[in-house]
Amino acid sequence: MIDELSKQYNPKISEDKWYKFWEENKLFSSKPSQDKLPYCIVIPPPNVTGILHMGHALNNSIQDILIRYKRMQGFESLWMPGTDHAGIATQNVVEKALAKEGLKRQDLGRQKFIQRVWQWKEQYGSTIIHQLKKLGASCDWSRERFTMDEDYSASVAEVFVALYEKKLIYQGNYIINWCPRCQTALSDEEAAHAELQGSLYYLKYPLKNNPLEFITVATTRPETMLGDTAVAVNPKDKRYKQYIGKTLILPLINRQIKIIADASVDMEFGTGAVKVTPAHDPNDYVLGKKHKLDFINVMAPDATMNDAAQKYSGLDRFKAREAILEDLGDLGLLEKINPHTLSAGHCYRCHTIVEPYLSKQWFVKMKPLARPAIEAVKKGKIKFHPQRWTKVYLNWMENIQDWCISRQIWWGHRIPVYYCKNCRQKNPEQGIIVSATKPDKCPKCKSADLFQEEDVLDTWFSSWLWPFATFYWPKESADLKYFYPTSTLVTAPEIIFFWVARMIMAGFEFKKQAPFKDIYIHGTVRDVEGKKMSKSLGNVIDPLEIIDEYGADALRFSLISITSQGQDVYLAKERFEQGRNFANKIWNASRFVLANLKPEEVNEDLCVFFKKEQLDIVNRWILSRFYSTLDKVGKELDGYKFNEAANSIYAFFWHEFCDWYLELIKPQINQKQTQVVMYKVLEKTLRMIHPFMPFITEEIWQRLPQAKNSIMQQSWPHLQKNLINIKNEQLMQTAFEIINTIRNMRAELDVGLQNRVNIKLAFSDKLKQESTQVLFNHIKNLAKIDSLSITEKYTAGVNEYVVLLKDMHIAMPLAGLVDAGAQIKKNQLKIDKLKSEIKNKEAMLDNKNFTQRAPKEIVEAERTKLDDMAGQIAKLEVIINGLR
RNA sequence: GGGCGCAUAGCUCAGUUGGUUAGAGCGCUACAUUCACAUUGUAGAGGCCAUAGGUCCGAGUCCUAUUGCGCCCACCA
Repeated sequence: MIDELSKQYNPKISEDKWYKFWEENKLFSSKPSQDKLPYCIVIPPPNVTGILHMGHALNNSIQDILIRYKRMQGFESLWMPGTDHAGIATQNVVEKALAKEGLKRQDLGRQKFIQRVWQWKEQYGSTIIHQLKKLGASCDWSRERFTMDEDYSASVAEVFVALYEKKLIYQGNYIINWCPRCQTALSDEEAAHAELQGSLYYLKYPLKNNPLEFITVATTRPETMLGDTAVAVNPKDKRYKQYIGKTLILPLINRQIKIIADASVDMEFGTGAVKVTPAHDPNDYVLGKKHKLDFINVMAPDATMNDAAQKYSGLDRFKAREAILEDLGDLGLLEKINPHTLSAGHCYRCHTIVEPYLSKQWFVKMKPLARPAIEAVKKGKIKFHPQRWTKVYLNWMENIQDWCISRQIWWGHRIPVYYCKNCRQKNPEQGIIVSATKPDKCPKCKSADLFQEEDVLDTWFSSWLWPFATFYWPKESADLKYFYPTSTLVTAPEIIFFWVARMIMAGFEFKKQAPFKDIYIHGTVRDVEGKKMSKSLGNVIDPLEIIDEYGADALRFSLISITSQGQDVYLAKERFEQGRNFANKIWNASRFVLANLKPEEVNEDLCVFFKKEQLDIVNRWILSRFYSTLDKVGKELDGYKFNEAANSIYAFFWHEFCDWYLELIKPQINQKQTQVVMYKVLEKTLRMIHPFMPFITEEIWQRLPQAKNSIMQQSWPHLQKNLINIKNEQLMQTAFEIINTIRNMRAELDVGLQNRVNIKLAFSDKLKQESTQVLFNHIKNLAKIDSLSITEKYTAGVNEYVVLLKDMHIAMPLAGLVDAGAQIKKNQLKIDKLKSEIKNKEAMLDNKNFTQRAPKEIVEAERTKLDDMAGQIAKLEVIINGLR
């Protein structure tokens, strides 16, 4: 069977097969268990519109590693999957599809449009789920949730009502970020600021009393001047003191506006006089409230000018800007235009420049919610990994602003607010009924003429409940009790504010407990030049293509091995070759072991076997190295150092198990002890690799003679510290150096294999004590030498070579085979270097500060190092003499 | 304007609380090749650890300043 295995690992044959096998055997499912501890991760729900990109691939690989690791460790391990309805994003996608039919959402009407979105969701919404499966994600798919599921929506409504009743939700007229294209309000986080090249326009406003005298104001958005209701100056500003309280004539509109004084005006900027447009600028809004100015809205929701803009009515905001500038120019009221870089908010979905816009919206009061969430992080109940994100989080939380949660779109959770027509006719501020379900009649006037709020909730208003709403909160289910609070959240830095912070707040508000204990923030995946990967830049590396070309295991392993501690990942496609090559190495090493395995020989428990059998040095060594690696990998995984864990595994498997161990045992492969150790180490290593590379490890696992079930059901290898032997490891390390030195020497001297070579080893005491005939044989074998002898002196006879330990790079061939002069010079340099180092070390060892403060092992190490160096000098001197 | 991060081999990056001779992958050079694997093996070259000070017996690692990048937040109209 083994012989049939191809020389190369073929992920295409394995991946879908084993994924199906796992799913069919329900190996991902998890439920409350009495004798196991829970370990739970909730997935950051990808948008239903999403397609898998490298960010997802990284994010979900990490989660899968954690989940599989914990599962093998014996935790009841649950990875809760699902998708997010992604209000604006999804609505945009469906609107685009409609546009192709020449339709707008208004043509369908609200109900039909929402039906269309659901249809779309049925058809395409699980794309990303299928892609996650390709990646190997071991989510419990039977629990898959969607933020618009019926009971999930019920949770959302519940939360709205609860917060409203606590007076933490209010409605009000404020300047919000308005996307004219999506025609909805956006939260501050959704309006990402970006620099753009604009101009600063200097406009002259004439005084009413003296039309020949002007106050010049500077603005970046001249079209808003139509809504100006004042000009403000700093009261300390001598230039304008005399004008305070006087009246200006607003050009084009001929409105009379006052000059007011306010300390918030920066005298340095522009002219020191600022036009005040309370309905179109957040600062001006504050000024307007403070000075009781009029609020004049000059724009329609689509950012065309409205009737208040008089002759400019109907023009788009930027067209209006041009027209106004032209008209002002004609009137001689445009003083100058200076280039000016400014930062403006852009809609995070369609990148349209957002307009600060006065409108009535719903808000959540955040300060009271933030308090326990700040506390929990400060007290370490919730930990960020890496730690530095703690500061970022706290900084935002301590300056938190109220959250605008209403959106003027159709796709989403409709706000559970009902209005009584009757009551509102009497008083527009009255007749508000907040209720999770539609009330029959107005509790006040008993009228049945009710209508629901048109707006829907911000997408994140449902996502922030994810850690418990997925368990059907507010029902107190057994699942919720068992799995909440969850264990770890794995996510990207850009959604700390959007999502992570708000989940923590919701957790404390509604569950009185933090939603998770650890937060692992990984880096952003960028291209080689450090740019964010995006479709428009065309620098995207598609994970599915990588899976197709290199395999999912290769993708996972490569991604993980370059993700250090939340640093951003600069990714080049070649990076995946490393993962593919590693998979292939695992494949071939396993193929070798299996081909040489006598299944009846390996039916032994390693511990029992180890006791009755005296293992030789090589077998002892690989066991020691395996357990050292296992220990290290475990610690690294527990500390969220995924790249280090991956690299530890890689180094062990490739450079120790394959490069040395499998080579060393070839002559003794039929030996009983070698059979047992070779098999056991491979088998345990596969288990250790499984969380990282699930498919290939399963494929090989299934071919092991003792294989039972799935590798997923195996336990994480038990750490046997008694088998770790550092001295043995060091000894072997020395042996490897000897072998390499000899090999190197042979190559340098161009000694053919048939030529007789005798090697004398000049040993340090340590090696002599521990050396065994077995080790000698290994050295002879691998270095292909005929005889090996020990000498105390550093001399060699004819046709013999001396290898000096602890100074491996000097091999001294006799009979003038190398340039003696160069060798002498080289060695003399080394002696000089060593001498100066010895001087330093001696000074150090004389210093009481060092000998008292430094750990004993280190002092000891320094001492032996000093001795070694002295010994080396002696050897080098002998060599130099020999060469002369 | 505030905050955070980064600067180590040609390239991309590791380097745990300061402590043996600063590492890996890729790339490069030479050699090897029926013996698990060319998606391979062995060896080699290549580092004033950004700069300048400081603390310490000892600094890539800690402190201060400087320079150059990157990111996040913020209402300079």
